[in-house]
Amino acid sequence: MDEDIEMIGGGGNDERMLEWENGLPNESELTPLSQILVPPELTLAFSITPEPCRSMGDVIRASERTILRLCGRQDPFPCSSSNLELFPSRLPLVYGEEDVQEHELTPRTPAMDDTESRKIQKNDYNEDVEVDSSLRMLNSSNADNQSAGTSKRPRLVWTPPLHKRFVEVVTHLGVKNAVPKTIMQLMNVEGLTRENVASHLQKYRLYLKRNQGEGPSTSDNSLFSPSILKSTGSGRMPPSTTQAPAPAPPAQLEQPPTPPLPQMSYGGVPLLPISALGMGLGQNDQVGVKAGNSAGVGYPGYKFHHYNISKDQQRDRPGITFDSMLHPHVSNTDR
DNA sequence: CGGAGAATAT
DNA sequence: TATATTCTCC
Repeated sequence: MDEDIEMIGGGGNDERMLEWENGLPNESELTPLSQILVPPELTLAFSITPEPCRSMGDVIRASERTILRLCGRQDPFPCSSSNLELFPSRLPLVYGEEDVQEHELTPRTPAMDDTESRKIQKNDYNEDVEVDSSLRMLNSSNADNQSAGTSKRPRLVWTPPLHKRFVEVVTHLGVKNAVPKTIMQLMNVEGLTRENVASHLQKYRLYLKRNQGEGPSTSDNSLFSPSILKSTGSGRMPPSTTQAPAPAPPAQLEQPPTPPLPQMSYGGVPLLPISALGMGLGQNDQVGVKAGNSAGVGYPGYKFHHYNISKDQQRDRPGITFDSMLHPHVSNTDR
């Protein structure tokens, strides 16, 4: 969005601004910032941190901040100054059992670069802050082990947002053409390695195989459940490569006594399909975590945000392409 | 020789 | 179980 703003107001000055302001919804047409987006019942039911109550003062400060930013000046009201965190940047991350709960606010991860850089992937903007930051954490945190190049990156946790991205990419590529390297590249997630993807892909395929033919099982709340792909704040899935995970190649002969559907646990916490929040998700993998903007769903050390994999690609684009993902802002020469 | 995918390890 | 690592084969 910043981009949009800059594009519009960028080359302009005050006059221009007045100009483009014409046509914009007026006050009465806009949803008041003070309006609660997530009903109390839901925040309670899903342990969501309720949105802070915004006062008029908050709104005004936010406006001023925005204006000043557009004018290229300093932000007189650092976000933290008020409870108005429009863009909570980072959130706690949790790695497997150790729950490293750090609030990384710095964009970069200076720490391990050298030794780990090999695997560092592209980074760049991406409002996919969540996915991004969580992985970034994977690289940085553990200040202890990166000392002598013997660092081991913490095991990756496939959080729903991350998995979602994964599935979107796989889906777009077509399950048959989706291979680790390509997936990794298209996902464009910093720190994600081919190995990470390969491993997950193996599991994903297993999942698809097991569910061949069968429609979404109502009891399938696993991370792999299609429900997790449904409406997620950021947008909908392009109809393109279809969202149905498996075109199911040759119907496997085997389909014995219907083995139990693969269920994944999520830190032992049976996550509910938070469809109401546009977060289909069930129990699933372990925690990992991430944080992003907007309301976060609270799971054990877990936060969700808007996951705009592609505000450009996804959205009403027929043949969605992952162009932008293919052109990471950061050179993608690594690996 | 890199990489995909399966097998195995943790 | 979920993810990582190793092993095979292409």
